[in-house]
Amino acid sequence: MALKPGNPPPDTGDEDIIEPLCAVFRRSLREEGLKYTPERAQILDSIIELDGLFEAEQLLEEVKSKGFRVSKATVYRTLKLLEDSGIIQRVLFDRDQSHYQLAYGRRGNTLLVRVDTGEVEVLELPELVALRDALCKARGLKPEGHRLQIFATSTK
Amino acid sequence: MALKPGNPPPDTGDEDIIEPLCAVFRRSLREEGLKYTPERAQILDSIIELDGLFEAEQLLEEVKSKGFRVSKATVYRTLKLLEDSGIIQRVLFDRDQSHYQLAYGRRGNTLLVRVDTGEVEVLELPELVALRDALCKARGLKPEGHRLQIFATSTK
DNA sequence: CTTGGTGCAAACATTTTGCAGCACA
DNA sequence: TGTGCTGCAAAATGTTTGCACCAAG
Repeated sequence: MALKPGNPPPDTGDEDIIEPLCAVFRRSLREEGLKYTPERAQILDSIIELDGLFEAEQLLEEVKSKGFRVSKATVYRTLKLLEDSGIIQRVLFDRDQSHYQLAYGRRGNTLLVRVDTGEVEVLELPELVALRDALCKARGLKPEGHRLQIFATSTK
Repeated sequence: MALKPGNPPPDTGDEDIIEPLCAVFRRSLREEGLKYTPERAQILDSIIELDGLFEAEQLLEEVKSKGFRVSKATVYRTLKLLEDSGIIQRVLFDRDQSHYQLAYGRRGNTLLVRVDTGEVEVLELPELVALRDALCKARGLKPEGHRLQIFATSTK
């Protein structure tokens, strides 16, 4: 079975990140012999602007609304690069399309999804990480990351 | 935002289920004024045969290999019905297509995915359920289900 | 020049849908 | 005779790719 789960959410530490994302991206690109182009910068800027969960189409809108002319192809290509850099991650909780979110320097693998309103909250659950690590250890496995989505509605 | 996360994994209890799945399916269909047709029976049988994670195409193969002639459209339509009945659930951990698994009478929402071999183990984590419930309660929310995927590799 | 980047449109893969015919109450 | 079910093929969706042209070292 050939699984392509997207990059499993990177297990970055808890350290605060102060380096601007564009620098991270640029460095990551350079390491691959790739270029930090205006389009790529604009896309990253727009992602930061969106500040939360977003989908490709939405990102394209955002980029265009800022007066930049970037094609859909470039958006998708850049998303892949950003994922490779660990700056964003795919979320995969919607059956219809991929969602993404900023991931660099975070553990944004745990989401609380309010199914009635559509709100999504990013959680931090050290207990879950502990649970996961113990569980892997018991099986002789090395944890590479995880994804949790909790679905809930208002009790009212 | 209109989220369609697929049915959140149903929060069935821990009771052992003895009623055959076909009976569950038939009842569920009848409740909707729908029919338990040979095609639907064959598809459910094949799912039981597959016994684990599967994707639509794979299921279609299985059905055909048993000598039944069922169209792709019917497979997809039946998958949706089975999901509505709570008999199967979408898994959503692969970026390319939906995976499904039997869900009835289980809490199969927690998967341990071995990214190197592609093996997938279904886990039962009462601690996670407790954690989730506490967390929702603290926010005045009613938990409707969850999905967890843990990614790991062999420590070798 | 050579390498990589872009936009466009076409290609893709999975899933959904419109429609004509069929089956059974 | 009506309601639902099926297969087929066409459509729809999100994503990827081929290609011609552009830009920078």
